[in-house]
Amino acid sequence: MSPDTLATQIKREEIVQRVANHLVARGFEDSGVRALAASAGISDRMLMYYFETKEELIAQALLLLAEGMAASLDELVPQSRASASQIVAALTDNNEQSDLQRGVLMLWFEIIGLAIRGGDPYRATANQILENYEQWIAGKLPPNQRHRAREILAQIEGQLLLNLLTMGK
Amino acid sequence: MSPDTLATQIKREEIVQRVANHLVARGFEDSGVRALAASAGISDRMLMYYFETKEELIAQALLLLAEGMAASLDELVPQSRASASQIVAALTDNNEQSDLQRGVLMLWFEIIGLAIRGGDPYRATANQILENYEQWIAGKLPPNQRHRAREILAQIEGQLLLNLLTMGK
DNA sequence: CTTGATACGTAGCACTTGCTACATTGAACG
DNA sequence: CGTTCAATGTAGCAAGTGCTACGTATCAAG
Repeated sequence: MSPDTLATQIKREEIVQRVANHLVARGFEDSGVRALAASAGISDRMLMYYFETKEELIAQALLLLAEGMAASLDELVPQSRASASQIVAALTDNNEQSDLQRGVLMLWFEIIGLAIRGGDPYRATANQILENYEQWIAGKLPPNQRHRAREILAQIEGQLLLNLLTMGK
Repeated sequence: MSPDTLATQIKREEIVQRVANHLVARGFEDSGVRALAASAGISDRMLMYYFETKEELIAQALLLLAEGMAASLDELVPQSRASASQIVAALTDNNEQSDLQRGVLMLWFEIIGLAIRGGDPYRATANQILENYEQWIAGKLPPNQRHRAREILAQIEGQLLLNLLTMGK
């Protein structure tokens, strides 16, 4: 088990970042401890030195990605008041999507698949992300429309899902 | 490799049915060949006797479920003309959902998670189901509303997703 | 200079995965 | 009666899983 010095904490953060990148790029398939360790530039032995379990590592990587997603939302819809259809359009228009965004979205739906039967840490992460998302939408809407946040969120999720699945013919 | 007699074909169908039940009840986790064989009431050796690969077996089970789902749609919305919101409400109202329906839905979102990176046979199955679904919705709508089928489908998928994830607190 | 903690490598364990080689049974058919 | 072939059991393989035991190099503190 690794100690809790500043040095190891920094190392841990770096590993988490690289593992998050790996997950975005490759998803959960081919993400055994050995593959993750390779992407992090260390041996699998060291991976288990810095993290108690694979699950803990994954949980931290997902958390990091969730924060990143939340931050990027404000870039896509900078105005503080927007109509429902503006929000939906801004988040589902896939012409301008970067590889990174697509990767994160694909990972997102993989997480949902893993979360749906209750599997931790996926379920907790998924619910947290959804909650943040709904809050953010509610904040963008004019006050008398706030109750529609969940419905709009559903529309967005469904649209993204269809976009991703239908892509590549 | 198994022969193609009537007897073995019947046996195969029975196995596929039982495997489909297993998938609905337990999802893709804990669905290795040994677990599937146990649910089918035979040895894993026999599973591979009747089916060339696990993938082929899964593909057939998913196909069976897709047919079942398509059939049950007409039960939920029997009228041939319906408004968009009627359709959405009929398919997302979860107060009346049976365990079977919930199981199938959970499996559906698991399939999506597996399909999203292109994995066969999940991707093909997912797209086929979505296409049928969209057609079915278009058929229910009044002619001047048909172009909205995809949008409505997105709304339904998103709503179901949120329902399932938010359930159980 | 010793001690003790940190940091890291090598090797491997126990288990699960999809799949297979081989042997045997049983029934149908000439 | 003997041959053939479908049907099924026993045993196991090669690869991959998460994880660990054990040894060692490094380096700062006393």
